[in-house]
Amino acid sequence: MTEKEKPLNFIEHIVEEDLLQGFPKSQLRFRFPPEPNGYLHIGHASSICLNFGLGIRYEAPVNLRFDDTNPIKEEQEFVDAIKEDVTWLGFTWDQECFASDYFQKLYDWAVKLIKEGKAYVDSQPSEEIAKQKGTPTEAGVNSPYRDRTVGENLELFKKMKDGDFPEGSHVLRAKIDMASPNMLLRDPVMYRILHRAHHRTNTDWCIYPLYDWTHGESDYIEQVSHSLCTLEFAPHRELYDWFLDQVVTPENIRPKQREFARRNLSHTVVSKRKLLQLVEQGFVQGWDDPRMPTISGLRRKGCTPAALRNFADTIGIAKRENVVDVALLDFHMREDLNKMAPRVMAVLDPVKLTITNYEEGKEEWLQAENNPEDPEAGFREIPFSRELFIERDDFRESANRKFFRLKLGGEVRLKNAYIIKAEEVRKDPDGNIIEILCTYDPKSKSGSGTPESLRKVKGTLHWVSSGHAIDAEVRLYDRLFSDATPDQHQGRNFTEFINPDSLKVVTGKLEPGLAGAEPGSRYQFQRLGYFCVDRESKPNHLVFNRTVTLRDTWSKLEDKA
RNA sequence: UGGCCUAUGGUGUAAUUGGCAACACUACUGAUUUUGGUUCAGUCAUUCCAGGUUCGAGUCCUGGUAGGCCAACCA
Repeated sequence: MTEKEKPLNFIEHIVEEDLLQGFPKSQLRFRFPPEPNGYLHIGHASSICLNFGLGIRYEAPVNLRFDDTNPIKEEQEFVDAIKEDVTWLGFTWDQECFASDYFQKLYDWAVKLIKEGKAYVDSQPSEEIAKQKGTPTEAGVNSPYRDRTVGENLELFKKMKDGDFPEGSHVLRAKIDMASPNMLLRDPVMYRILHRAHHRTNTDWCIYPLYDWTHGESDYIEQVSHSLCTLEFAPHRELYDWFLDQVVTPENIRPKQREFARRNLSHTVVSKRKLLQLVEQGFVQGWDDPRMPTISGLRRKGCTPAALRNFADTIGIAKRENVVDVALLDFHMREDLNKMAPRVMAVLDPVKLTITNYEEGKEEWLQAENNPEDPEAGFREIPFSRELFIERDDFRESANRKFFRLKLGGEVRLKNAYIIKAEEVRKDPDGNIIEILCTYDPKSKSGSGTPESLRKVKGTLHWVSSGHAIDAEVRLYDRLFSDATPDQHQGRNFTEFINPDSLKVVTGKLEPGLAGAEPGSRYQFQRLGYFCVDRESKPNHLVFNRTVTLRDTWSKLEDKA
């Protein structure tokens, strides 16, 4: 909020220019206008950060407005979910508004348009109206009802409102220009008949205003100064302005629509239709599945609000098409989590390791730093004993010198504990390693200050004491799609690119202090990644979700070899 | 035979509005490190093309090219 040096995006340049032209800063007002017909996703997060970010920068109010003009799709459940998501992101709206609160006002204005000869009731079926629209290169033709008298229009519109007609029998249209090069100006429909209950107005209305007629007028009612939307609405601007022309008075603020490009994220899809398909066809387990790009999914995965905000801030806002690399989101998650997540040890693919020269039955509680990035985080105690688990990946019978981990005859440090040396392996009849036998250097205890403890060994491994470790279900999430742009391949369905390994569930061995971990809390499993406790987690059955792995230069080296 | 929008490293955004193409991520080097994490240092660009104006062009002009959006009683 204090970064004055950050360059302005093009929207901010527009605002600055308006201010320069004398627009009073105190009259600046923005809005975030979702339709409550589904869950918010990362694209919305960008828009939220844009609008609320503008509010913060210019100390201007930002309304949360629900664009609820289509009772067929909208539900209270979504209103609640959207409010939760915006709040979670850390923003506070000024007024909570609903387009449905303006139904009467909109109706009155429609009557005014009819009286001025600028709107008429059309009584043709929608297919007929569509046919008369023409094409982008050919003019449309006028409706036979276009010249109805004002009196007739007034009467019909009233009857539409009173419920005298069935759905589809009549619509109210603006009388603009059937030959306009902009298709949207060819007498756009303003109202349709819908005998449907609305989640807020119930059955008070049976005619519902359409987007174009509603949006600009709502901005005007709320005195929004800058109305920002995505690029596909650019052609709507001319109509937005036409509708505004009909009602604006000079003493009020005239809202200004400007368009920006929606942000696309690699390795995912964001269209509501496609997300719905993922849910309905069982590719994921719900709208808040941690693999979903929904805000609720990201939250459940363990993403932090700050990470999402910083991400939105970094990618900025512009007008060109884009596909933002999801690696950037990963970066911001790691950046935030690195500062705040307590370190713990967890072994997700355990193999038994026995320290043969460590006294049987003995246990030691060792000091472990909670977060090297945060000295305030302090220390905790973890149990050490003769029998441990380490990661199967961390041992090889033999390996070259690039392999910093444990190999036969080699030494390695156990994090916060001792230096050990692998002496021998035991295998099952199939040749699988079932136990690694080691010896330890009793004088090498971490933090003891002895010369032995100060010895440099190349590798440090995480571990847990097998007798003390607790089990947890650990859900290892990976990108949902193996392709960067799954929905941009001609003739191929995006579901073909689903990553079959997007979820792996394992039983991990965790240090015992994690027994009481609360849902939502986040940790770094050292050397593995960031994890958070899932909302389904119970004290007798812990569940962790992997938020993001640590950066891993070793696996890259391995891949190259 | 239309209207509108866009074009800057692998990715996303900048460029005091005509003055040394910058920042972040990724990738790759190297240093540090009791996390192969973190941190630090470094490497990676004929600004879509072709002309033009100018002492000077990513920015202005002309002409191309490529991509996106628009014909729902959805938003």
